[in-house]
Amino acid sequence: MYVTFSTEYHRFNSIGSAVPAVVPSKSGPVRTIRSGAYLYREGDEVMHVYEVIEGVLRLTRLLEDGRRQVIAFGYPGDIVGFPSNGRHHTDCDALTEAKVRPYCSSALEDGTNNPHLQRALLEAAFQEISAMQDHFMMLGRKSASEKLASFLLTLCERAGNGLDCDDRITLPMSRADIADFLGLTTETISRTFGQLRKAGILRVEHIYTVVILRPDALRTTARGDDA
Amino acid sequence: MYVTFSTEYHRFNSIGSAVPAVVPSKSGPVRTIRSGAYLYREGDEVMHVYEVIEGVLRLTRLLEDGRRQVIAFGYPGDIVGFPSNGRHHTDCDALTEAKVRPYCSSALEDGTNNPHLQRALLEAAFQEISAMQDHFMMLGRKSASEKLASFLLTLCERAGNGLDCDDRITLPMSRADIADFLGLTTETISRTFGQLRKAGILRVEHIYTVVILRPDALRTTARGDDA
DNA sequence: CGGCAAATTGAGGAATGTCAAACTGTGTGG
DNA sequence: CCACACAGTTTGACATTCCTCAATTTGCCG
Repeated sequence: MYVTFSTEYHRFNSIGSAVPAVVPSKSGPVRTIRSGAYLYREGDEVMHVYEVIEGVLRLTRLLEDGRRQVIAFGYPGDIVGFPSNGRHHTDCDALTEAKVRPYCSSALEDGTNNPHLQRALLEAAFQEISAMQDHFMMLGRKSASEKLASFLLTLCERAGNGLDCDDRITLPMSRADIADFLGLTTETISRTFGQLRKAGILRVEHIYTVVILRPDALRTTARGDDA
Repeated sequence: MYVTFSTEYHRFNSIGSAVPAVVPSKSGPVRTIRSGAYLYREGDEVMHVYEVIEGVLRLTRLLEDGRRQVIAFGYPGDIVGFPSNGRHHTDCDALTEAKVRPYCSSALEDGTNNPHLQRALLEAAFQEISAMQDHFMMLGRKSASEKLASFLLTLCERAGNGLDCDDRITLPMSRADIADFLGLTTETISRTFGQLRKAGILRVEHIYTVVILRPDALRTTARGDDA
Protein backbone atom coordinates (compact mmCIF):
# COMPACT_ATOMS: atom_id res chain seq x y z
CA MET A 1 0.00 0.00 0.00
CA TYR A 2 0.91 3.55 -0.59
CA VAL A 3 1.26 6.41 1.77
CA THR A 4 -1.91 8.04 2.92
CA PHE A 5 -2.15 11.61 1.83
CA SER A 6 -3.57 14.30 4.02
CA THR A 7 -7.04 15.67 3.54
CA GLU A 8 -6.26 19.33 3.64
CA TYR A 9 -7.79 22.43 2.26
CA HIS A 10 -5.99 23.52 -0.84
CA ARG A 11 -6.00 26.09 -3.60
CA PHE A 12 -3.21 25.98 -6.08
CA ASN A 13 -2.00 24.63 -9.40
CA SER A 14 -4.65 22.06 -10.11
CA ILE A 15 -3.84 18.49 -9.58
CA GLY A 16 -7.49 18.42 -8.86
CA SER A 17 -8.86 20.65 -6.17
CA ALA A 18 -9.42 19.79 -2.57
CA VAL A 19 -12.35 21.02 -0.62
CA PRO A 20 -13.51 20.81 2.96
CA ALA A 21 -15.10 17.45 3.51
CA VAL A 22 -18.57 17.22 2.08
CA VAL A 23 -21.36 16.70 4.55
CA PRO A 24 -21.81 13.02 5.17
CA SER A 25 -25.57 12.92 4.65
CA LYS A 26 -26.69 11.05 1.54
CA SER A 27 -23.30 9.49 1.09
CA GLY A 28 -23.04 5.82 0.43
CA PRO A 29 -20.60 3.45 2.13
CA VAL A 30 -16.93 4.01 1.39
CA ARG A 31 -15.86 2.11 -1.65
CA THR A 32 -12.42 0.64 -2.29
CA ILE A 33 -10.84 0.64 -5.73
CA ARG A 34 -7.94 -1.61 -6.61
CA SER A 35 -4.92 -0.02 -8.20
CA GLY A 36 -5.53 0.14 -11.93
CA ALA A 37 -9.29 -0.34 -11.71
CA TYR A 38 -11.68 2.16 -13.24
CA LEU A 39 -14.11 4.17 -11.16
CA TYR A 40 -15.92 5.34 -14.27
CA ARG A 41 -15.36 5.96 -17.94
CA GLU A 42 -16.03 8.76 -20.37
CA GLY A 43 -19.62 8.61 -21.55
CA ASP A 44 -20.89 6.71 -18.52
CA GLU A 45 -24.07 7.99 -17.01
CA VAL A 46 -23.26 9.77 -13.79
CA MET A 47 -24.74 7.93 -10.83
CA HIS A 48 -22.45 9.29 -8.16
CA VAL A 49 -19.99 11.99 -7.43
CA TYR A 50 -17.05 10.82 -5.34
CA GLU A 51 -14.96 12.24 -2.60
CA VAL A 52 -11.48 10.76 -2.56
CA ILE A 53 -10.71 9.48 0.93
CA GLU A 54 -7.44 7.74 0.36
CA GLY A 55 -5.11 6.96 -2.53
CA VAL A 56 -4.77 8.73 -5.86
CA LEU A 57 -7.05 8.70 -8.87
CA ARG A 58 -6.22 9.66 -12.43
CA LEU A 59 -8.68 11.50 -14.68
CA THR A 60 -7.88 11.22 -18.36
CA ARG A 61 -9.31 12.06 -21.69
CA LEU A 62 -8.41 10.55 -25.04
CA LEU A 63 -8.39 11.82 -28.59
CA GLU A 64 -9.42 9.40 -31.36
CA ASP A 65 -5.81 9.12 -32.54
CA GLY A 66 -4.58 8.09 -29.12
CA ARG A 67 -3.28 11.40 -27.86
CA ARG A 68 -4.04 11.61 -24.19
CA GLN A 69 -4.49 14.40 -21.70
CA VAL A 70 -4.41 13.77 -17.99
CA ILE A 71 -7.03 16.18 -16.73
CA ALA A 72 -6.26 15.89 -13.06
CA PHE A 73 -5.00 13.67 -10.29
CA GLY A 74 -7.55 13.08 -7.58
CA TYR A 75 -6.03 13.30 -4.12
CA PRO A 76 -7.75 12.82 -0.80
CA GLY A 77 -10.21 15.63 -0.25
CA ASP A 78 -10.85 16.09 -3.96
CA ILE A 79 -14.25 15.62 -5.48
CA VAL A 80 -14.27 13.79 -8.78
CA GLY A 81 -16.94 12.82 -11.26
CA PHE A 82 -18.80 16.06 -11.82
CA PRO A 83 -21.48 15.37 -14.41
CA SER A 84 -22.11 17.36 -17.55
CA ASN A 85 -25.40 16.61 -19.21
CA GLY A 86 -25.65 13.65 -16.90
CA ARG A 87 -22.52 11.98 -18.22
CA HIS A 88 -18.89 11.59 -17.26
CA HIS A 89 -16.48 13.34 -19.56
CA THR A 90 -13.27 11.68 -18.50
CA ASP A 91 -12.04 8.23 -17.67
CA CYS A 92 -11.13 7.77 -14.04
CA ASP A 93 -8.92 5.01 -12.71
CA ALA A 94 -6.85 4.43 -9.62
CA LEU A 95 -3.08 4.90 -9.52
CA THR A 96 -2.95 3.29 -6.11
CA GLU A 97 -5.47 1.36 -4.14
CA ALA A 98 -7.97 4.03 -3.24
CA LYS A 99 -11.02 4.68 -1.14
CA VAL A 100 -13.83 6.97 -2.23
CA ARG A 101 -17.08 8.08 -0.70
CA PRO A 102 -19.91 8.15 -3.24
CA TYR A 103 -22.62 10.78 -3.18
CA CYS A 104 -25.74 9.93 -5.07
CA SER A 105 -26.03 12.40 -7.90
CA SER A 106 -29.77 12.06 -8.04
CA ALA A 107 -29.78 13.87 -4.72
CA LEU A 108 -28.83 16.91 -6.75
CA GLU A 109 -31.93 16.84 -8.85
CA ASP A 110 -34.12 17.67 -5.92
CA GLY A 111 -31.92 20.35 -4.49
CA THR A 112 -34.56 21.33 -1.98
CA ASN A 113 -33.96 18.08 -0.16
CA ASN A 114 -30.29 18.52 0.14
CA PRO A 115 -29.17 22.11 0.28
CA HIS A 116 -26.04 21.29 2.23
CA LEU A 117 -24.79 18.70 -0.18
CA GLN A 118 -25.62 20.95 -3.07
CA ARG A 119 -23.84 23.84 -1.45
CA ALA A 120 -20.79 21.72 -0.75
CA LEU A 121 -20.69 20.47 -4.31
CA LEU A 122 -21.03 23.98 -5.62
CA GLU A 123 -18.08 25.01 -3.52
CA ALA A 124 -16.13 22.00 -4.75
CA ALA A 125 -16.98 22.83 -8.34
CA PHE A 126 -15.83 26.42 -7.85
CA GLN A 127 -12.56 25.23 -6.40
CA GLU A 128 -12.14 22.92 -9.31
CA ILE A 129 -12.74 25.72 -11.79
CA SER A 130 -10.18 27.89 -10.08
CA ALA A 131 -7.63 25.12 -10.06
CA MET A 132 -8.27 24.44 -13.72
CA GLN A 133 -7.69 28.08 -14.52
CA ASP A 134 -4.24 27.78 -12.99
CA HIS A 135 -3.62 24.75 -15.07
CA PHE A 136 -4.55 26.68 -18.22
CA MET A 137 -1.77 29.09 -17.53
CA MET A 138 0.54 26.18 -16.98
CA LEU A 139 -0.39 24.39 -20.19
CA GLY A 140 -0.55 27.45 -22.36
CA ARG A 141 2.24 29.64 -21.18
CA LYS A 142 4.88 27.82 -19.22
CA SER A 143 8.09 26.14 -20.34
CA ALA A 144 8.90 22.52 -19.61
CA SER A 145 10.99 23.29 -16.53
CA GLU A 146 8.42 25.73 -15.21
CA LYS A 147 5.72 23.13 -15.68
CA LEU A 148 7.58 20.36 -13.92
CA ALA A 149 8.71 22.60 -11.07
CA SER A 150 5.16 23.90 -10.58
CA PHE A 151 3.83 20.39 -10.63
CA LEU A 152 6.28 19.17 -8.01
CA LEU A 153 5.51 22.14 -5.79
CA THR A 154 1.82 21.41 -6.02
CA LEU A 155 2.42 17.79 -5.12
CA CYS A 156 4.50 18.99 -2.20
CA GLU A 157 1.59 21.00 -0.92
CA ARG A 158 -0.90 18.25 -1.40
CA ALA A 159 1.10 15.22 -0.41
CA GLY A 160 3.74 16.82 1.75
CA ASN A 161 1.90 16.56 5.04
CA GLY A 162 1.32 12.86 4.87
CA LEU A 163 3.69 10.20 6.05
CA ASP A 164 6.48 11.60 3.97
CA CYS A 165 8.68 14.29 5.31
CA ASP A 166 8.05 17.68 3.82
CA ASP A 167 10.52 17.64 0.97
CA ARG A 168 10.24 14.00 0.00
CA ILE A 169 7.57 13.56 -2.62
CA THR A 170 6.05 10.25 -3.55
CA LEU A 171 4.91 10.19 -7.15
CA PRO A 172 2.17 7.64 -7.61
CA MET A 173 2.08 8.34 -11.34
CA SER A 174 4.39 7.38 -14.19
CA ARG A 175 6.50 9.77 -16.26
CA ALA A 176 3.98 9.31 -19.04
CA ASP A 177 1.20 10.47 -16.73
CA ILE A 178 3.17 13.55 -15.75
CA ALA A 179 3.90 14.22 -19.41
CA ASP A 180 0.27 13.90 -20.39
CA PHE A 181 -0.73 16.13 -17.51
CA LEU A 182 1.73 18.86 -18.46
CA GLY A 183 1.37 18.60 -22.21
CA LEU A 184 4.89 17.27 -22.75
CA THR A 185 6.53 13.95 -23.65
CA THR A 186 8.07 11.40 -21.30
CA GLU A 187 11.47 12.17 -22.78
CA THR A 188 11.12 15.84 -21.96
CA ILE A 189 10.00 15.01 -18.43
CA SER A 190 13.00 12.78 -18.02
CA ARG A 191 15.41 15.39 -19.34
CA THR A 192 13.86 18.09 -17.21
CA PHE A 193 14.22 15.94 -14.11
CA GLY A 194 17.84 15.58 -15.20
CA GLN A 195 18.28 19.36 -15.36
CA LEU A 196 16.79 19.86 -11.92
CA ARG A 197 19.01 17.11 -10.60
CA LYS A 198 22.16 18.57 -12.14
CA ALA A 199 21.23 21.97 -10.72
CA GLY A 200 21.18 20.38 -7.28
CA ILE A 201 17.53 21.28 -6.83
CA LEU A 202 16.34 17.75 -6.24
CA ARG A 203 17.42 14.17 -5.94
CA VAL A 204 15.59 11.31 -7.62
CA GLU A 205 15.86 8.82 -4.82
CA HIS A 206 13.73 6.30 -6.54
CA ILE A 207 11.73 6.57 -9.72
CA TYR A 208 8.70 7.29 -7.61
CA THR A 209 10.39 9.25 -4.87
CA VAL A 210 11.87 12.69 -5.27
CA VAL A 211 13.63 14.68 -2.58
CA ILE A 212 13.55 18.44 -2.89
CA LEU A 213 16.96 19.73 -1.87
CA ARG A 214 16.45 23.42 -2.62
CA PRO A 215 12.77 24.33 -2.37
CA ASP A 216 13.46 28.02 -3.04
CA ALA A 217 15.30 27.22 -6.23
CA LEU A 218 12.40 25.03 -7.24
CA ARG A 219 9.99 27.91 -6.64
CA THR A 220 12.23 30.20 -8.65
CA THR A 221 12.26 27.70 -11.49
CA ALA A 222 8.48 27.39 -11.32
CA ARG A 223 8.13 31.13 -11.79
CA GLY A 224 10.63 31.18 -14.63
CA ASP A 225 12.80 33.73 -12.85
CA ASP A 226 15.90 31.90 -13.93
CA ALA A 227 17.43 30.78 -17.22
CA MET B 1 -22.56 47.99 -31.93
CA TYR B 2 -21.74 44.39 -32.57
CA VAL B 3 -23.89 41.52 -33.61
CA THR B 4 -25.97 39.89 -30.96
CA PHE B 5 -25.07 36.32 -30.41
CA SER B 6 -27.61 33.64 -29.80
CA THR B 7 -28.33 32.34 -26.35
CA GLU B 8 -28.25 28.66 -27.04
CA TYR B 9 -27.51 25.59 -25.11
CA HIS B 10 -24.02 24.39 -25.81
CA ARG B 11 -21.44 21.82 -24.90
CA PHE B 12 -18.16 21.92 -26.74
CA ASN B 13 -14.63 23.24 -26.87
CA SER B 14 -14.73 25.84 -24.14
CA ILE B 15 -14.92 29.40 -25.10
CA GLY B 16 -16.80 29.50 -21.90
CA SER B 17 -19.83 27.31 -21.48
CA ALA B 18 -23.41 28.18 -22.12
CA VAL B 19 -26.19 27.03 -19.90
CA PRO B 20 -29.94 27.21 -19.93
CA ALA B 21 -30.96 30.61 -18.69
CA VAL B 22 -30.70 30.91 -14.97
CA VAL B 23 -33.92 31.46 -13.12
CA PRO B 24 -34.66 35.16 -12.90
CA SER B 25 -35.35 35.28 -9.17
CA LYS B 26 -32.76 37.12 -7.13
CA SER B 27 -31.22 38.65 -10.20
CA GLY B 28 -30.45 42.31 -10.26
CA PRO B 29 -31.27 44.65 -13.12
CA VAL B 30 -29.40 44.07 -16.35
CA ARG B 31 -26.13 45.94 -16.38
CA THR B 32 -24.42 47.38 -19.43
CA ILE B 33 -20.65 47.32 -19.83
CA ARG B 34 -18.86 49.55 -22.30
CA SER B 35 -16.42 47.94 -24.65
CA GLY B 36 -13.07 47.75 -22.87
CA ALA B 37 -14.47 48.25 -19.39
CA TYR B 38 -13.81 45.76 -16.62
CA LEU B 39 -16.59 43.80 -15.00
CA TYR B 40 -14.24 42.62 -12.25
CA ARG B 41 -10.58 41.96 -11.61
CA GLU B 42 -8.53 39.15 -10.18
CA GLY B 43 -8.56 39.33 -6.41
CA ASP B 44 -11.82 41.25 -6.18
CA GLU B 45 -14.30 40.02 -3.66
CA VAL B 46 -17.12 38.25 -5.45
CA MET B 47 -20.36 40.12 -5.01
CA HIS B 48 -22.17 38.76 -8.04
CA VAL B 49 -22.10 36.06 -10.57
CA TYR B 50 -23.11 37.21 -14.03
CA GLU B 51 -25.05 35.79 -16.88
CA VAL B 52 -23.96 37.24 -20.19
CA ILE B 53 -27.00 38.55 -22.04
CA GLU B 54 -25.40 40.27 -24.97
CA GLY B 55 -21.90 41.00 -26.26
CA VAL B 56 -18.67 39.20 -25.50
CA LEU B 57 -16.53 39.21 -22.37
CA ARG B 58 -12.91 38.24 -22.01
CA LEU B 59 -11.58 36.39 -18.96
CA THR B 60 -7.84 36.64 -18.53
CA ARG B 61 -5.15 35.78 -16.10
CA LEU B 62 -1.69 37.28 -15.87
CA LEU B 63 1.69 35.99 -14.74
CA GLU B 64 3.98 38.39 -12.89
CA ASP B 65 6.27 38.63 -15.90
CA GLY B 66 3.45 39.69 -18.18
CA ARG B 67 2.63 36.39 -19.81
CA ARG B 68 -1.08 36.21 -20.28
CA GLN B 69 -3.61 33.44 -20.65
CA VAL B 70 -7.10 34.09 -21.92
CA ILE B 71 -9.15 31.68 -19.83
CA ALA B 72 -12.39 32.00 -21.74
CA PHE B 73 -14.57 34.22 -23.84
CA GLY B 74 -17.95 34.86 -22.29
CA TYR B 75 -20.75 34.65 -24.84
CA PRO B 76 -24.45 35.16 -24.27
CA GLY B 77 -25.78 32.38 -22.11
CA ASP B 78 -22.47 31.90 -20.33
CA ILE B 79 -22.13 32.40 -16.62
CA VAL B 80 -18.97 34.20 -15.56
CA GLY B 81 -17.49 35.17 -12.23
CA PHE B 82 -17.59 31.93 -10.27
CA PRO B 83 -16.00 32.64 -6.91
CA SER B 84 -13.24 30.63 -5.30
CA ASN B 85 -12.70 31.39 -1.67
CA GLY B 86 -14.96 34.35 -2.19
CA ARG B 87 -12.68 35.99 -4.74
CA HIS B 88 -12.41 36.37 -8.46
CA HIS B 89 -9.48 34.58 -9.99
CA THR B 90 -9.43 36.21 -13.37
CA ASP B 91 -9.80 39.66 -14.83
CA CYS B 92 -12.93 40.15 -16.86
CA ASP B 93 -13.46 42.90 -19.39
CA ALA B 94 -15.72 43.48 -22.33
CA LEU B 95 -14.61 43.00 -25.94
CA THR B 96 -17.79 44.63 -27.17
CA GLU B 97 -20.44 46.57 -25.43
CA ALA B 98 -22.11 43.95 -23.34
CA LYS B 99 -25.10 43.35 -21.10
CA VAL B 100 -24.98 41.07 -18.10
CA ARG B 101 -27.50 39.99 -15.51
CA PRO B 102 -26.00 39.93 -12.03
CA TYR B 103 -26.96 37.31 -9.45
CA CYS B 104 -26.18 38.19 -5.89
CA SER B 105 -23.59 35.69 -4.72
CA SER B 106 -24.67 36.07 -1.12
CA ALA B 107 -27.82 34.30 -2.19
CA LEU B 108 -25.64 31.22 -2.41
CA GLU B 109 -24.63 31.29 1.20
CA ASP B 110 -28.13 30.50 2.33
CA GLY B 111 -28.81 27.84 -0.22
CA THR B 112 -32.06 26.91 1.46
CA ASN B 113 -33.55 30.15 0.30
CA ASN B 114 -32.65 29.70 -3.27
CA PRO B 115 -32.43 26.10 -4.34
CA HIS B 116 -33.29 26.90 -7.93
CA LEU B 117 -30.56 29.45 -8.35
CA GLN B 118 -28.11 27.16 -6.65
CA ARG B 119 -29.11 24.26 -8.83
CA ALA B 120 -28.78 26.37 -11.96
CA LEU B 121 -25.36 27.59 -10.92
CA LEU B 122 -24.25 24.08 -10.15
CA GLU B 123 -25.32 23.03 -13.60
CA ALA B 124 -23.48 26.02 -15.07
CA ALA B 125 -20.36 25.18 -13.11
CA PHE B 126 -20.48 21.57 -14.31
CA GLN B 127 -20.81 22.76 -17.89
CA GLU B 128 -17.89 25.04 -17.36
CA ILE B 129 -15.75 22.24 -15.97
CA SER B 130 -16.56 20.04 -18.93
CA ALA B 131 -15.74 22.80 -21.38
CA MET B 132 -12.47 23.48 -19.60
CA GLN B 133 -11.54 19.83 -19.86
CA ASP B 134 -11.89 20.09 -23.62
CA HIS B 135 -9.69 23.12 -23.55
CA PHE B 136 -7.04 21.18 -21.64
CA MET B 137 -6.80 18.75 -24.48
CA MET B 138 -6.55 21.66 -26.87
CA LEU B 139 -3.79 23.42 -24.98
CA GLY B 140 -1.82 20.36 -24.09
CA ARG B 141 -2.04 18.14 -27.09
CA LYS B 142 -3.04 19.97 -30.23
CA SER B 143 -0.93 21.62 -32.93
CA ALA B 144 -1.35 25.23 -33.96
CA SER B 145 -3.60 24.46 -36.91
CA GLU B 146 -5.69 22.04 -34.88
CA LYS B 147 -6.09 24.67 -32.21
CA LEU B 148 -7.15 27.43 -34.53
CA ALA B 149 -9.50 25.18 -36.49
CA SER B 150 -11.11 23.92 -33.28
CA PHE B 151 -11.45 27.44 -32.04
CA LEU B 152 -13.16 28.64 -35.20
CA LEU B 153 -15.54 25.69 -35.15
CA THR B 154 -16.47 26.45 -31.59
CA LEU B 155 -17.12 30.06 -32.47
CA CYS B 156 -19.25 28.87 -35.36
CA GLU B 157 -21.39 26.86 -32.99
CA ARG B 158 -21.70 29.64 -30.50
CA ALA B 159 -21.99 32.65 -32.74
CA GLY B 160 -23.21 31.04 -35.91
CA ASN B 161 -26.89 31.35 -35.22
CA GLY B 162 -26.86 35.06 -34.65
CA LEU B 163 -27.19 37.72 -37.28
CA ASP B 164 -24.35 36.24 -39.24
CA CYS B 165 -24.97 33.53 -41.72
CA ASP B 166 -23.80 30.15 -40.59
CA ASP B 167 -20.32 30.14 -42.03
CA ARG B 168 -19.45 33.77 -41.53
CA ILE B 169 -17.82 34.24 -38.16
CA THR B 170 -17.40 37.57 -36.46
CA LEU B 171 -14.34 37.63 -34.23
CA PRO B 172 -14.78 40.21 -31.51
CA MET B 173 -11.27 39.51 -30.24
CA SER B 174 -7.83 40.43 -31.53
CA ARG B 175 -5.22 38.02 -32.85
CA ALA B 176 -3.38 38.50 -29.57
CA ASP B 177 -6.47 37.37 -27.67
CA ILE B 178 -6.78 34.27 -29.82
CA ALA B 179 -3.08 33.58 -29.34
CA ASP B 180 -3.32 33.92 -25.58
CA PHE B 181 -6.39 31.71 -25.55
CA LEU B 182 -4.71 28.96 -27.56
CA GLY B 183 -1.26 29.21 -26.03
CA LEU B 184 0.38 30.52 -29.19
CA THR B 185 1.78 33.82 -30.48
CA THR B 186 0.07 36.36 -32.71
CA GLU B 187 2.53 35.56 -35.47
CA THR B 188 1.61 31.90 -35.37
CA ILE B 189 -2.08 32.74 -35.43
CA SER B 190 -1.51 34.94 -38.42
CA ARG B 191 0.51 32.32 -40.26
CA THR B 192 -2.03 29.63 -39.46
CA PHE B 193 -4.83 31.79 -40.81
CA GLY B 194 -2.65 32.11 -43.89
CA GLN B 195 -2.37 28.33 -44.23
CA LEU B 196 -6.12 27.84 -43.90
CA ARG B 197 -6.64 30.58 -46.44
CA LYS B 198 -4.18 29.09 -48.92
CA ALA B 199 -5.82 25.70 -48.46
CA GLY B 200 -9.11 27.29 -49.53
CA ILE B 201 -10.69 26.43 -46.22
CA LEU B 202 -11.61 29.97 -45.29
CA ARG B 203 -11.54 33.54 -46.45
CA VAL B 204 -10.51 36.40 -44.20
CA GLU B 205 -13.08 38.90 -45.35
CA HIS B 206 -12.11 41.45 -42.80
CA ILE B 207 -9.73 41.18 -39.89
CA TYR B 208 -12.70 40.51 -37.69
CA THR B 209 -14.77 38.54 -40.15
CA VAL B 210 -13.94 35.07 -41.41
CA VAL B 211 -15.95 33.07 -43.93
CA ILE B 212 -15.70 29.31 -43.72
CA LEU B 213 -15.59 27.98 -47.26
CA ARG B 214 -15.05 24.30 -46.50
CA PRO B 215 -16.47 23.41 -43.10
CA ASP B 216 -15.64 19.74 -43.50
CA ALA B 217 -12.03 20.50 -44.24
CA LEU B 218 -11.97 22.72 -41.18
CA ARG B 219 -13.33 19.88 -39.07
CA THR B 220 -10.72 17.56 -40.54
CA THR B 221 -8.00 20.04 -39.68
CA ALA B 222 -9.37 20.38 -36.16
CA ARG B 223 -9.05 16.66 -35.65
CA GLY B 224 -5.56 16.57 -37.11
CA ASP B 225 -6.60 14.00 -39.72
CA ASP B 226 -4.63 15.83 -42.35
CA ALA B 227 -1.02 16.91 -42.78
C1' DC C 1 -3.40 62.69 -46.01
C1' DG C 2 -0.65 61.30 -42.05
C1' DG C 3 0.03 58.60 -37.98
C1' DC C 4 -0.59 54.77 -35.13
C1' DA C 5 -1.77 50.25 -33.60
C1' DA C 6 -2.62 45.82 -35.20
C1' DA C 7 -1.62 42.32 -38.43
C1' DT C 8 1.27 40.06 -41.69
C1' DT C 9 5.50 38.30 -43.56
C1' DG C 10 10.30 36.80 -43.43
C1' DA C 11 14.62 34.93 -41.56
C1' DG C 12 16.72 32.59 -38.17
C1' DG C 13 16.88 30.25 -33.62
C1' DA C 14 15.42 27.76 -29.54
C1' DA C 15 12.57 24.52 -27.30
C1' DT C 16 10.40 20.44 -27.59
C1' DG C 17 9.13 16.32 -30.23
C1' DT C 18 10.50 11.98 -32.66
C1' DC C 19 12.87 7.89 -33.23
C1' DA C 20 16.10 4.65 -31.74
C1' DA C 21 19.19 2.61 -28.51
C1' DA C 22 20.75 1.64 -23.95
C1' DC C 23 19.74 1.22 -19.27
C1' DT C 24 17.21 0.17 -14.83
C1' DG C 25 14.48 -2.06 -11.78
C1' DT C 26 11.08 -5.31 -10.73
C1' DG C 27 8.89 -9.54 -10.86
C1' DT C 28 8.95 -14.33 -12.50
C1' DG C 29 10.38 -18.79 -13.37
C1' DG C 30 13.99 -21.92 -13.44
C1' DC D 1 18.85 -17.49 -5.23
C1' DC D 2 19.95 -16.15 -9.68
C1' DA D 3 18.97 -15.16 -14.49
C1' DC D 4 15.92 -13.53 -17.63
C1' DA D 5 12.32 -10.79 -19.55
C1' DC D 6 9.66 -6.90 -19.81
C1' DA D 7 7.99 -2.38 -19.06
C1' DG D 8 9.31 1.94 -17.89
C1' DT D 9 12.91 5.26 -17.96
C1' DT D 10 16.89 7.56 -19.54
C1' DT D 11 20.00 9.17 -23.03
C1' DG D 12 21.45 10.54 -27.65
C1' DA D 13 21.00 12.33 -32.39
C1' DC D 14 18.19 14.61 -35.25
C1' DA D 15 13.78 16.80 -37.01
C1' DT D 16 10.14 19.91 -36.51
C1' DT D 17 7.24 23.17 -34.71
C1' DC D 18 6.74 27.24 -32.92
C1' DC D 19 8.90 31.44 -31.10
C1' DT D 20 11.69 35.70 -31.51
C1' DC D 21 12.97 39.70 -33.60
C1' DA D 22 12.64 42.82 -37.29
C1' DA D 23 10.66 44.77 -41.35
C1' DT D 24 6.44 45.68 -43.91
C1' DT D 25 1.85 46.16 -44.73
C1' DT D 26 -2.89 47.01 -43.58
C1' DG D 27 -6.69 49.24 -41.66
C1' DC D 28 -8.58 52.81 -38.88
C1' DC D 29 -9.20 57.43 -37.15
C1' DG D 30 -8.18 61.93 -36.64
